[in-house]
Amino acid sequence: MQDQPPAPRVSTLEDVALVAGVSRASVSRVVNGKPGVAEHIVDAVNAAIARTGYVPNRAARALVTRRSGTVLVVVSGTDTSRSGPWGPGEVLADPFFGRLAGGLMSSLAPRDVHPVLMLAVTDDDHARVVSYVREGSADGVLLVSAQAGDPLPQLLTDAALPVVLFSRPDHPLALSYVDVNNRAGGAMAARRLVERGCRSVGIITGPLDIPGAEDRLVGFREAMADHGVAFVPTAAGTFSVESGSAAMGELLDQGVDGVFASNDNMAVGAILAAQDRGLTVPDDVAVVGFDDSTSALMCRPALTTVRQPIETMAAEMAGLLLERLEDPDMRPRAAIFDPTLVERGSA
Amino acid sequence: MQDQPPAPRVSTLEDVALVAGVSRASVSRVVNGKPGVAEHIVDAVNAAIARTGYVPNRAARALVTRRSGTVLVVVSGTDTSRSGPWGPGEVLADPFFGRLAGGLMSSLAPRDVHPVLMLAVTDDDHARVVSYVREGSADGVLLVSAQAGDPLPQLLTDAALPVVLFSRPDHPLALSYVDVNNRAGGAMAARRLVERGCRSVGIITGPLDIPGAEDRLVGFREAMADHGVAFVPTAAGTFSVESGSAAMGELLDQGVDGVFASNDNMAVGAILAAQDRGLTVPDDVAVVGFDDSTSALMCRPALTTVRQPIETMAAEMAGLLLERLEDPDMRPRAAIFDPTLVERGSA
DNA sequence: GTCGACCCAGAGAGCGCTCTCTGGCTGCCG
DNA sequence: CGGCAGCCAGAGAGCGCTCTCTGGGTCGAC
Repeated sequence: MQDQPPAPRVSTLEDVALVAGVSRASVSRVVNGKPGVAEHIVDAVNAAIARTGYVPNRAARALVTRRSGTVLVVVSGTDTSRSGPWGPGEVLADPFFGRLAGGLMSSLAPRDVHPVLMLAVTDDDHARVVSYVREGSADGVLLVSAQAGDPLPQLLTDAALPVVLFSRPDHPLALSYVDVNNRAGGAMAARRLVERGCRSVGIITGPLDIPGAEDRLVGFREAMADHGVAFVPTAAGTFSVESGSAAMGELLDQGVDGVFASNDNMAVGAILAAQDRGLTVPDDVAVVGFDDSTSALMCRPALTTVRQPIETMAAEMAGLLLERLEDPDMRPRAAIFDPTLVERGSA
Repeated sequence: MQDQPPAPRVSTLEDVALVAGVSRASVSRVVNGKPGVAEHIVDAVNAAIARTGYVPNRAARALVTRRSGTVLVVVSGTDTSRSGPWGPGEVLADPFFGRLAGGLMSSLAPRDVHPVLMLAVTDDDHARVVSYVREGSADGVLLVSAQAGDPLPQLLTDAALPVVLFSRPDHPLALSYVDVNNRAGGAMAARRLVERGCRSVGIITGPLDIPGAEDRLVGFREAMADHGVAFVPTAAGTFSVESGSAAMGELLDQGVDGVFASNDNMAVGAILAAQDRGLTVPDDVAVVGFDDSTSALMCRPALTTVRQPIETMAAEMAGLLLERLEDPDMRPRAAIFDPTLVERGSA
């Protein structure tokens, strides 16, 4: 019987050390760019690395450094029970999430930190998130929570695990987060609609137990009040396209000629609903969205919308987490970003 | 000066063993559910685990088992240089990717395998992907390549690393992949348009150096030929909404009354372009898409489209990779799925 | 010329786990 | 009642790395 070919064992520090004729420690120093190594040793080691095709083993490194070099990106609170024909991927399919993930990746990648993705819906999932960090598989958590009353932020801070949130938690917690100035955004939408000459404006809100959705409503209302409008017709949505259409129906019945939808998905739904009734956007009814997601360009007229600088916010999220990992005593910090109005055709 | 509080060291196997009054080996056996452990020991260990709040350290386990329990999900060939206002996140924002990621996650999660996400554009990125697996950070690669001539599949097979592709590689390679029967899909679209009574149908293709795009064209053409139509007006797109609009313009100039767009994004673009010209869809011109992504519902009329069972395909991808990890000698396999026609309003 | 200070390479321990191997015990057969 | 097989717990090595600690060598100062 023929022998198995010798296992194609990848080379280790030891191998490199042997080839270079130096000690393991020296190779380690060179690999990690530590100072205080004589030049001829550095050269010898680099040559040996090239010859052996050495790649450091991350598990071994992680074992001793207690750093995995990865972070958990958790999307929490997706109620799969009401997920549509596209299944649990629906959250991920949300253009909003795409921008976020992109921003995260481009600020994580250069620092050689890798994101692992996790969806957290059930209590089991929540436990899994905590375990994953506790077992050292990830150094911290970047959490985007699409749900009110999400227990995860609390769970994570209780376990003293490093975490940064996208958007303000629904009750005060000692953790860092990034958010957009939602009230300012709501006010921008109001101003736009008023300046356009709309006489009767309404708002399609998101789920009001989500702080951001609430803030957009408040900002919008206050700005309308400043313009002398005391009452604003309101219809509640769930941030989905269909809910936007439904809410728009209600508002249209009340005779509005301008609508602020609290996100782009609902704005798209609103436009479709208006057009289904034979109305023209923006002449019969103007629509302003929120987010500036890719869906803003997928409808006619294209959406006028309050843009969140999501990529920048995502980068800041990553930055806050990485900073916290460097300095465990860092005090939690909130980073609030200003929205801008992107003018397209819908209002 | 006051002492630091003792480091809140998480408990290890050793600690559990001490508490349970057994050896490390026994604890390990219990934790991993190995058979042949006396019941009273199992109980003692479980009690000790509960008391100590023990969580196994993954790095240590990975070091000896040479299995990381994670896989790399690589999206390759995103040309960031031509990325739009939404930056590199644009790929991720593609609804198509959302469905894929969702499918992957839901079949990986129950097997306790975690996906880490990576974008690969430059040569550096490609090297990074290979390194990541070679350094043991991931056990294999799930690759979705949005680009023709992507070197990554070749690179990965050359390095004998486990990899599964989404969609057939552009030249034969010894690796497993999943794909949809693109020709059958193209034929479905053709049949639909013909049965609707369209007299002059055209096609908006994707980049033809991508095998799938080519196949959709071929299948479409052949089916049209079967119906006695020898010539099909063609306009090339890039799978983006805008390219769909542009291509639709060309086709409309040639007087088509039915169009097959090779993906949903372009179909949406096509509908918008038609409507911009004052045409009604589907009466003046019918449009069939491909994918059945979430964007199919974001336009009016909603898209009639050739649906890919992406979630199923993603699950199969994961399955093929996991199987390969179990059995290194597994022969590469292709899994081809049948598309279905989803009838909505646009054709 | 001698001693101390300093610098840098190597030796070696140990991170937390798995797994093989050893050895004690039980039980059954002769 | 002795011996052998079988079973199961424990001992211990070792996965590949980092990092402290040691010690040899060099140089400057007295």
